[in-house]
Amino acid sequence: MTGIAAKTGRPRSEQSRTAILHAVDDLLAEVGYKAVTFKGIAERAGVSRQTVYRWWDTKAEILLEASAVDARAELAIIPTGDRVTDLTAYLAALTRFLTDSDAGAGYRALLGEAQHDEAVAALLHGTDIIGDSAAAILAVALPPETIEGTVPQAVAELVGPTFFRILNGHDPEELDHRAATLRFLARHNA
Amino acid sequence: MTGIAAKTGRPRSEQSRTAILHAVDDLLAEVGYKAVTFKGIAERAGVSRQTVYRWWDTKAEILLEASAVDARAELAIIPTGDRVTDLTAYLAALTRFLTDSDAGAGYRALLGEAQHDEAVAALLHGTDIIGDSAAAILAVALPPETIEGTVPQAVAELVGPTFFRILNGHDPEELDHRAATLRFLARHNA
Amino acid sequence: MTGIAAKTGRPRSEQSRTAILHAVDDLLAEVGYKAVTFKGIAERAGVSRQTVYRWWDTKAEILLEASAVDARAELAIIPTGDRVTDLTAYLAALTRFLTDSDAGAGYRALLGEAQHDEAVAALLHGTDIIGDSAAAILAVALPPETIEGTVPQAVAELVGPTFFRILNGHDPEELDHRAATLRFLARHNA
Amino acid sequence: MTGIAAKTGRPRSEQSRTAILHAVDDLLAEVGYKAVTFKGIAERAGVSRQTVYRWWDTKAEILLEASAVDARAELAIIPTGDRVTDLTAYLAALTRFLTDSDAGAGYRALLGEAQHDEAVAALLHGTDIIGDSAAAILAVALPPETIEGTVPQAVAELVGPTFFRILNGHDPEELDHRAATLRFLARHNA
DNA sequence: CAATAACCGAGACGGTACGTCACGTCTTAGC
DNA sequence: GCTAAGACGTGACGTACCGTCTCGGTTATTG
Repeated sequence: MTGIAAKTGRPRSEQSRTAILHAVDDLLAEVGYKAVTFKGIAERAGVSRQTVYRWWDTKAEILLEASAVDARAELAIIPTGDRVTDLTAYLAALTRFLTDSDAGAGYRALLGEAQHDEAVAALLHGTDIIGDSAAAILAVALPPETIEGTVPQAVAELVGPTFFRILNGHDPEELDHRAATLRFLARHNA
Repeated sequence: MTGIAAKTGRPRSEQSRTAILHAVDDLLAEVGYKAVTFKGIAERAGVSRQTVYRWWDTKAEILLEASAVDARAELAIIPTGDRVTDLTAYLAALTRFLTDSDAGAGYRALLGEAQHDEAVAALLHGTDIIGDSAAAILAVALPPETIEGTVPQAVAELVGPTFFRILNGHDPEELDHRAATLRFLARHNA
Repeated sequence: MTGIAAKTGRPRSEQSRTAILHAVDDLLAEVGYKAVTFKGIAERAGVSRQTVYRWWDTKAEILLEASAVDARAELAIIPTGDRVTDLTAYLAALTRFLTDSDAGAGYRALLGEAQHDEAVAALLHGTDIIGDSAAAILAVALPPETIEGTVPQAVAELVGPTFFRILNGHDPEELDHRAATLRFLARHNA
Repeated sequence: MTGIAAKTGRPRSEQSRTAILHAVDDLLAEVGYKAVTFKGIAERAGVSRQTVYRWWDTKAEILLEASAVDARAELAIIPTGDRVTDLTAYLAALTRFLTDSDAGAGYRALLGEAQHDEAVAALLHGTDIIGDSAAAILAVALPPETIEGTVPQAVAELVGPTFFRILNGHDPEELDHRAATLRFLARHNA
């Protein structure tokens, strides 16, 4: 768990904090998740290793803090009022997020770690970035009664196919987001 | 890449090979993927470290070799001829595989690594255990013309929702495989 | 070359340093030079391997640091004023040093390595333990003008015969240090 | 100890034997004693490692066999009848042997190993290349009665100073073999 | 306005796994 | 029965990062 600021004494250096978060972002993009180490982060940020350890327990926590804001922004769609357009745009945004974005790379790394690291899984629990964003777009795109009581299910059916194909290494170019949207709506509309 | 047996000299020890694969299986279940090391595998298998390095370059390769056979077996459904029954059984098997099975834990660990390790991603490319098993059950459950030309898509729509929910840590108890099957068929049947 | 203490950060542990030097001494006497390894030194000293590597590059450097002080002490003769007595005592001390002493075993091992290891030769260059001690005793035993300008030569003629016989495995019991001293003086006296 | 040829079966390959000895010579000159390994010798000689192990127990034995003949040749002086000339020539040959010659490098490496390896010391015992050659030249250069009963001593006084200086890394250019010869003779002549 | 308390950098510490190398032994097939 | 080939167990190599610790030095708040 992240360290807690004391009430007295020298205050935490905001400069060090942001330097560390930026260093993690940079390192993730440059050398990949596996090569992101506490040692490397500290050196890149121009900060002592102890300072990193003082405020974060795992590199997953740093990575989450470093990429969560960007991730939410990239998955937020401005609704147009047309459900086909909105859902199609969302699936396109999701695909870009998972394949091209730095924040998405962080998310995939964390999700990957969570598959075999209970601590990371616990950290991610209640931080369902994709699920939250999908629920948000569904709430404006569909009439409330349509998915009442089955939001997790509807979310899974919306994003699941895309999610599965990308995580299994399929070519994202092959995805037809509009067709997927229409098939999704075919079930929940009429 | 895995070493290649020479035509001359002392032949490879089959005993060592199976001891290593079993050791990986055991260690994965006992200490988790992160704590599986070449050193640990060798000691557990009663084999020299060099012998492990000689035949495999990464622990991902060993794990894949150790769990692929079991994985395929666990995802193979004996068709009854009733498509609802068969697809429902498949989704149940997939859920068990991903949540309870040792082979499934290996698969999830590999898939997780693949998200941030290009080498593992390459290794898994063309080894789509879930996709292959889903395609197989679809081939016997649906009339060929129904999914002609859209097999990857149909596969993704069948397994994607379940896959997404489990990998994101949702409770597998909440999944209703029969309902999911009916919704899937609703699109491809009539 | 030996590491250099930094001006900042945690200071070097003197306890570790002396533990390492003693461990080398002990190991050299117990298992011999060839079996002295960084790993063994670290374990014997109760120190991490990295700590040994941090401060020394080769085991020759550790050995030199561990035995140089003892070596000088064992080869230092307190002059009596009688040149025959002093030089005879020196040759006896040299013989004991080369055959019985732990420090002498270290010296012989280093000299041996220097014959086929350029790095060790360079390390020993300017650390002529025998030559220095011989020059010191000659300086007090002979009138300065006698060996003026030919010190290295005189040193070599004093210690060379003994040195040659011992390094070639001859029995040190056969050596007559008094007779050797008299023959040496016969040339430089009258 | 070297292996012993059997009376029956396939005879030992002379081709392999000489290939190994030449490989040792070459490797010693190219990469130095420390880097001479059984593995390296076998690969260089185009021979299996087992073949090397079958016939020699240690690399010291191979090296000795490979360089002893050359060593003796390089230290053999053709006497002219003039003792000053002969002994001076011998000391010059000894210096060249110890500093420039391949065989001499082998000798120095073996002598070095013998200082901290009992097995090598035992191997060299009774193979006193320098001592034998020095005794030979003394036998023809001095009247027999001069050194009667004190050959080892005379040998040590002849070669010891030169031996000491070279093994301790002194510059061989500084040696004046003629002057050393004259000082040596001054004691044993008149 | 000092004392205190927590921060910060630097870097050494004991660990542990890494991937490589050479060791000496063994087990094949071929000559 | 020698030979080439090469796998085997063993163990040291030198490196990297782990998480902890001990320094000297730097800010803020508090008495």
